[in-house]
Amino acid sequence: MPLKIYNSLTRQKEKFIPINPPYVGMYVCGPTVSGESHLGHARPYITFDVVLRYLTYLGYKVRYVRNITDAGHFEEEGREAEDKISKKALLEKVEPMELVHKYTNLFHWAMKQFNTLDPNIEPTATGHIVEQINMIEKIIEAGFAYVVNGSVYFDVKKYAATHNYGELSGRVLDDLLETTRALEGQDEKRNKADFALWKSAPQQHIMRWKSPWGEGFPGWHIECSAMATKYLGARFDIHGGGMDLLFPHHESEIAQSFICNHVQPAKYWMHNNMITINGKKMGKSYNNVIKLTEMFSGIHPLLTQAFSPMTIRFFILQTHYRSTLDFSSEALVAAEKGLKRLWEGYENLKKIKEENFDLPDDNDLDKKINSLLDELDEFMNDDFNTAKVLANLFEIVPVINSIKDGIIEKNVLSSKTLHRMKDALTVYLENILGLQSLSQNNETFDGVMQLLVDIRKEAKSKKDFFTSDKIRNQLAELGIEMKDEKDGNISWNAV
RNA sequence: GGUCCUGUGGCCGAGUGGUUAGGCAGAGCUCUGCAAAAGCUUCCACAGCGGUUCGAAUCCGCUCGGGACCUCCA
Repeated sequence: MPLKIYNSLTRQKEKFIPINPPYVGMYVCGPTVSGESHLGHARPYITFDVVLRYLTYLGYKVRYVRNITDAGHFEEEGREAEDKISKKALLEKVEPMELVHKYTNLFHWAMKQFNTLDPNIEPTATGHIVEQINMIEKIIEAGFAYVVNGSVYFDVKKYAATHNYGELSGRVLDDLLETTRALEGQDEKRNKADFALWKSAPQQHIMRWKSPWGEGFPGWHIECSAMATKYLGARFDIHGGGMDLLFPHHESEIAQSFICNHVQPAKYWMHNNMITINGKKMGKSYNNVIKLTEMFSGIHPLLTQAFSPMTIRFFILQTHYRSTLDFSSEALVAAEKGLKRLWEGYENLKKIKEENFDLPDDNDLDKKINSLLDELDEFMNDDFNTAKVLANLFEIVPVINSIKDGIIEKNVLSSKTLHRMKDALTVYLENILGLQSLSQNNETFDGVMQLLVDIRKEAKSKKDFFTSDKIRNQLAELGIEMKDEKDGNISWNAV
């Protein structure tokens, strides 16, 4: 079964056929670095990280572009036009660019914690003002934008007369003309549904650039169109982002690009669903965000403990990316325990020696494992169903543990299958799902622990349980778990 | 108000019309110096009502509930 991707544009799963195989261009809307990233932001970047990893696994050469929005947007309707970033900067008494730099670094740090791969290109909005202006000029020339008082607006009604405005989001223009609420500058627009391509900057506005229409700053949606076109071409393979960007952001991107490049910019539009908290979308406007730094530290009223980045990554991958995912501390605890179990199984598997080279791989156990492994690609090919992949991996864990503990005889499983199992788990857990061990150790620490293991072994062999228990109990207080294995060895892990 | 999505066991969640999803939690057993872990077994389910069908969590209708977007938003 070939890879199928749910395309938001056609509202169905479609076979993935790149425009220029083996090359794949993927654009994902990146963060606005006017504040700290929260749990909800983690989802698209982890989701599309897995998309990137899987496409790479399939042999595609992916150019992954993810922007940094460092030029402001409007903050709230009804207020004076304010650049989000310069506004916050005033409050914090720093330069806008200082703020941008700070939150960009913080974002990069968080992405590193999540073990996401870097985009090939990470363009900034402020670094592409020229491209955005050029694009706006093209739209004006084509007659689909008009200038009013130094601002430029896209003429949605005119566009809709000859193009399908709303094809992505399912909006109907007539409805939009009625329901769009009053934004600043509304009286400048010909129609309510029109959106700004360029905004004239009020005097107090710090972030401003010269343009043919006077000093100002780029509008809501033009940056993504300009940068995607520059680095991926007029038409590229995948455009991703959160579902909340579907309208008006992505719909408007399509309109802009259509006028400039005369094609639908992306072949496949992918949208991840939201993370909810008590059933409500996590977002600034709901005042219910948990920042990533708070997740990692556990310092937040809704958190019972700290959660590692890998726990969060695993938590997100346990759900299909198009479903909402409901956050709770309890669910995170469950995810943490699950990941620990899965990873220990994986570590145990690596230690099992391949011995039965002559054994055929057609007994029941071999068949069961091979079929579980066969399904992994099928699940991923079915619109990246990581939840099912994880379920299968969990089904393999008891088999691994049983072999390790001698419950399943070692001479039952063929070397061929065992080898395949090791390869597949490494590829899937590490390369595709991008998971890592919860515990991070170093050589010195490992050496010290080995010493304690040796001392405890000696004590046990002398039936000096006082000493052996002391070692185990005191380590437990430090968060290190020591376990006696069935084969007489002692294992440990630090959480 | 408009458009769309959704309702699965104590919790999180996957589900292509007929088979145990999976994880966490609970119960029992085995193993064990003790413990933990592990293994085995097990309890708990498809919002409600009706329809289609030999058969529905899965399709259709209605009712009730939840959510997203329509405004910057992952």
